[in-house]
Amino acid sequence: MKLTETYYHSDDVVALSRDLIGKYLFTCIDSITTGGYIVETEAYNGIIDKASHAFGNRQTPRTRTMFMQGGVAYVYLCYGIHEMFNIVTSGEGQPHAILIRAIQPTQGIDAMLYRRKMSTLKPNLTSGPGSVAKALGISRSINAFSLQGDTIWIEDRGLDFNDDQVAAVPRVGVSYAAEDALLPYRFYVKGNPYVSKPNK
DNA sequence: TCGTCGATCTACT
DNA sequence: GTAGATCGACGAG
Repeated sequence: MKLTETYYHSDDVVALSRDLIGKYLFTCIDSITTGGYIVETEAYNGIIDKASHAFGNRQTPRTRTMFMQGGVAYVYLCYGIHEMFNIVTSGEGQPHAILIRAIQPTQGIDAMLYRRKMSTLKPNLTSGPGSVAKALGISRSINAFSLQGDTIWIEDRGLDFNDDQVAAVPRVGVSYAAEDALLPYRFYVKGNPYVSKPNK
């Protein structure tokens, strides 16, 4: 059920982003397992993508994780407040990454509510990349962790969405990326309440 | 060493 | 609808 190492080695990060819709993401943090299935992703297409931190083959202590062999987690802090979870793909030296923007929770909902300091289940529990990381207990301490380990991993449980149910649209929050911001690198399940707000 | 600003979310008017 | 939170990474000097 757990996705294999080779699954992440594909060079086609956009196709992988599409394929990850409907896959199950789990974390086991503080011996609590939480997770759900992915309903929204965004692809970051390596050094030619202006929206990527690694654009122009920029290698720094932070982006080094993205240059690793596919199949590890890339976690980083944004706006000084929010941590975001990405999946690194492709081979070593190819900084491809997929941002998980939203999941539909299926396991450990109580723990997620507690982490988000919410009392009732609302769609915004895991809607948006910052919220997903928070709810799953993801922090920078698991940066570069392998997705084959027991802390964070992805499973295929046979859930599948056909092309009519999945939309491909331009990305959000990357307007500084000029023409690359227009590329249809964002995928989501149409009508799913956990998909983050803009163009629902 | 310093100044700028971000792959966002929430609260408040 | 809009502003504020809040800090580390990055690039310029």
